[in-house]
Amino acid sequence: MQNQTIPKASIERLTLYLRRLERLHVAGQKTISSSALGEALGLTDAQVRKDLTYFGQFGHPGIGYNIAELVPKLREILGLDRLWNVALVGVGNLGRALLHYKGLREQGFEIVAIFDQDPEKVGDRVNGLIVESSEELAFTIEKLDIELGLICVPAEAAQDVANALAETGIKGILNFAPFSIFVPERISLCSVDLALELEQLSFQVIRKTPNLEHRAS
Amino acid sequence: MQNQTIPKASIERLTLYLRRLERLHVAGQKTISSSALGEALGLTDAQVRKDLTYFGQFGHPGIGYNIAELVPKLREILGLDRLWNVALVGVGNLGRALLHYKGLREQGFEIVAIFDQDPEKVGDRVNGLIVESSEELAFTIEKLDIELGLICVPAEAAQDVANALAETGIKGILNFAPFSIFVPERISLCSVDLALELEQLSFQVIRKTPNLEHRAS
DNA sequence: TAGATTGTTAATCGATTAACAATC
DNA sequence: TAGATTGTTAATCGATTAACAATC
Repeated sequence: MQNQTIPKASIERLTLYLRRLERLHVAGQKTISSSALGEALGLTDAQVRKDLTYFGQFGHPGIGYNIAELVPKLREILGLDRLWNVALVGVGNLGRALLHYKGLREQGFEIVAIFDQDPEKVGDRVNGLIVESSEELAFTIEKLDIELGLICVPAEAAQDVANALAETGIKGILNFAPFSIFVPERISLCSVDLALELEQLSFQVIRKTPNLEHRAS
Repeated sequence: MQNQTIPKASIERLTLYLRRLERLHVAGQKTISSSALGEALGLTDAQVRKDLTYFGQFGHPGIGYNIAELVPKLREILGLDRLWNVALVGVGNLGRALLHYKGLREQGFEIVAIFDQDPEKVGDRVNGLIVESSEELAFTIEKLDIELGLICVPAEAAQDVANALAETGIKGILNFAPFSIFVPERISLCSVDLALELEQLSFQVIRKTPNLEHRAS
């Protein structure tokens, strides 16, 4: 299709649109206007239409968007019309939580192999999977056709794990470690940073209530 | 100070600067230039300087930034020079993982009360805390001087929990539920959305390798 | 038809980058 | 002094919003 640059923020909103539309679909609603969809998400109608037109013309003037029609289109655009095999590296608290988190599988992301550097953990069974040594990374990733990797190790180890993953055929990495890692151009990278978000929140709270007394460290 | 609007992205980078500087500080480094700091994080020198000058003049021309001097300034700006009492609502897998995650307390965020709607869970002890009924929210939040709340319930319940929190004196909410919630103006809101990030990643992977065969849903 | 709503262009707004005088 | 590096202005780039003809 066209080769405009699509704002990263538009893709994020695509996910929000899809979720909302899926709920409405289940609830039996047939169509929705850009303004109604935007309102549910705190966005403007123009924003919704603009985001969607990066990927095609899905709407019907005078009517709105056909929900049953749009849902599969968005799923396809986002790559959710397929199953992704995922590797998880770092079986600590966060790693375990992700292993138990059902939301991932529901969206088509299945953790099929787990790794840890700690010899104490290797061989343990967690949620039906056996913890493998990090040395097995390349072998298992190829064997199980794994395309995505989750980095759930401490900050100090994150870049090393990224490097190890980069030597395999992995295509995308989601980094949960509070550390800015670098990966080769060909690998996609996203990150989730819990502490960062809490810090954004504390900043916002302070700024909103500047009369809050707080002591110097 | 000045009343320019500070880009949200700048605040996020402030957190990254702080982390990096704290490591360098521990490692004994005394000063750093904007270009060196930027390089470590994949940013330009101009960006680093611009971000910092929203909050003051911290650098020394010809020398760079004094790390020991800048770290406490950033901690103060971000509100990390104090302790925050935090409530966690929803003691599922994700909630439990956050309870065990040491990174939060290290940054000054302490979970001091946990709530769940499920009568089966109320009274359970998790990581030293007793699960309280959601009805206790307002009472406990006031009693323990809690300012921040973490929403770790399923999407369906997220807005209800947000509403309940909004009736207490809570100042900020970090929402982990995959649902766009609304809160009153006076409450700050951030969110962490695991599934959304994975979906961004799958989108990116697909776009980078457009020859990837994938079947329709 | 009248009313609703799209897709798209142009206008606005905001964020990043380049450049450089001032400073150590 | 010469070299390094800041803070800041102006230029560029990118994203959002407003407006409206086209369409159902």
